[in-house]
Amino acid sequence: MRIKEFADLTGVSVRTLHYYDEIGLLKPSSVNELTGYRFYGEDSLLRMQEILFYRELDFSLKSISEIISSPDYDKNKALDEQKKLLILKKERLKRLISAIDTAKKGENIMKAFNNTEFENHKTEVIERWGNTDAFKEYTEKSRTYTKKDFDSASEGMNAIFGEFSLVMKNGASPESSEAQKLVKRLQYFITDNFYTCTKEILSGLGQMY
Amino acid sequence: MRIKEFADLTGVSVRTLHYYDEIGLLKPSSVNELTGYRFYGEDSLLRMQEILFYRELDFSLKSISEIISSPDYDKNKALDEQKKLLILKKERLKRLISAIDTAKKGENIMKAFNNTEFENHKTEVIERWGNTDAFKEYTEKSRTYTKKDFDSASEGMNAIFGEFSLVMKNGASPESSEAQKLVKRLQYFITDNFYTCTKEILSGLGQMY
DNA sequence: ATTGACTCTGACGCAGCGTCATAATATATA
DNA sequence: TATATATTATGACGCTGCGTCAGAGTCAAT
Repeated sequence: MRIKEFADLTGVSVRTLHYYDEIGLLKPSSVNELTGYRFYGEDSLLRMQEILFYRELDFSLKSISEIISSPDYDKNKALDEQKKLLILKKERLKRLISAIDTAKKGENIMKAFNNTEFENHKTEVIERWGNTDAFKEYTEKSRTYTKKDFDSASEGMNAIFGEFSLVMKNGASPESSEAQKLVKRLQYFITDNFYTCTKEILSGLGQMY
Repeated sequence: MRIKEFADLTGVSVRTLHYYDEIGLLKPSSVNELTGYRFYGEDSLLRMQEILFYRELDFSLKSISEIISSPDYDKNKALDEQKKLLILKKERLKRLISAIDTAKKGENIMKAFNNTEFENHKTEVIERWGNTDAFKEYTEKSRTYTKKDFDSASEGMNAIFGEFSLVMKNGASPESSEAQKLVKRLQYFITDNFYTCTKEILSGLGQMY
């Protein structure tokens, strides 16, 4: 199909497709030698779907290019990073919204502005935002560590779950000290490997067993 | 005061002040005729505070200019408008964040299911998971976890582990379909709630059970 | 008089296209 | 078949809010 049909189909502008071709993000399936007309096919459509998906998630076109071009790119980690960024943005917006309320209440502008919490958060956000390079560096580094983490983490999980099932099979109750020990070890393990696991969850587990 | 002192005081760059002068947003109190040096005074400071306030709220510099330049501009209305915008942005971010969760869940599940290699590892207990420092660090990081997440997450963990222990107590083997189901649910749960859980760990779990 | 810290005015660069401008090409109609 | 209309191409400037040079002048201290 020609460019306009493809543009209408995918919901982007012709200019956008020109641009994506220009930066090498999405090249047409073929180009007419004489006229220079671009033709897009099924493959273009699939690639475009992926591009649009990541674009919706506010990935930069450069990042999208990296993600869908290189097969060994860790998409999950990229998504994690992006999610963190989005959460920070969302938190910031929350702050700003309440700041507006504060301002409208007729309070002193300076008061809202000097709010230490607000300031702290701002610097925090700035730190996280100004890190496009840091982000790249991190993803680079994390890629090399992935294998190592994988080995130790899966080994650890295997170990704990294996013991757990052995203990249970031998007739121990969940309240037994054996089971409790294992749950604690699982807590530590989760803490170590899934650090977003909250202390509340852990205490909930502790109460349970 | 001269430009650098003013810049340091207000926390913006010299370039920014040049730019604000250029677009007429914030002109210096006076300019040395001979040298062209800009001088900023108290009035500049006040105006700058207001500028920074609205800038924090994501107003465009053009809007800020209109707001603080024209006295009959309805500031309250502008704030309301901006608040609506920010809320929309926030809602959008929320949707994107959950979209990431969905996407990641899909990928993880696929990864886990696609891993047909069944490898029974000899389980060995590694004591170093019980690292106390890591635990402390983690509790620091997890402070921002919301109450709601806490409730649902700990509840879910409790439910799954409770079922797990019940099944085991009734003499089921770890290879039984009962246990396998639970492990799968745990995978979903972890994927859902501990988003840093890596796909490698999940596939490790999948291998185990 | 020299040094070093500031300051000035351009001017280019960034992302992700929108928006002309100009020219060629494809398709439908009179 | 001539013509009108729709679509295509390339190229270039514009937009936001500055960052980041470059080249040159200024100020205060040694």
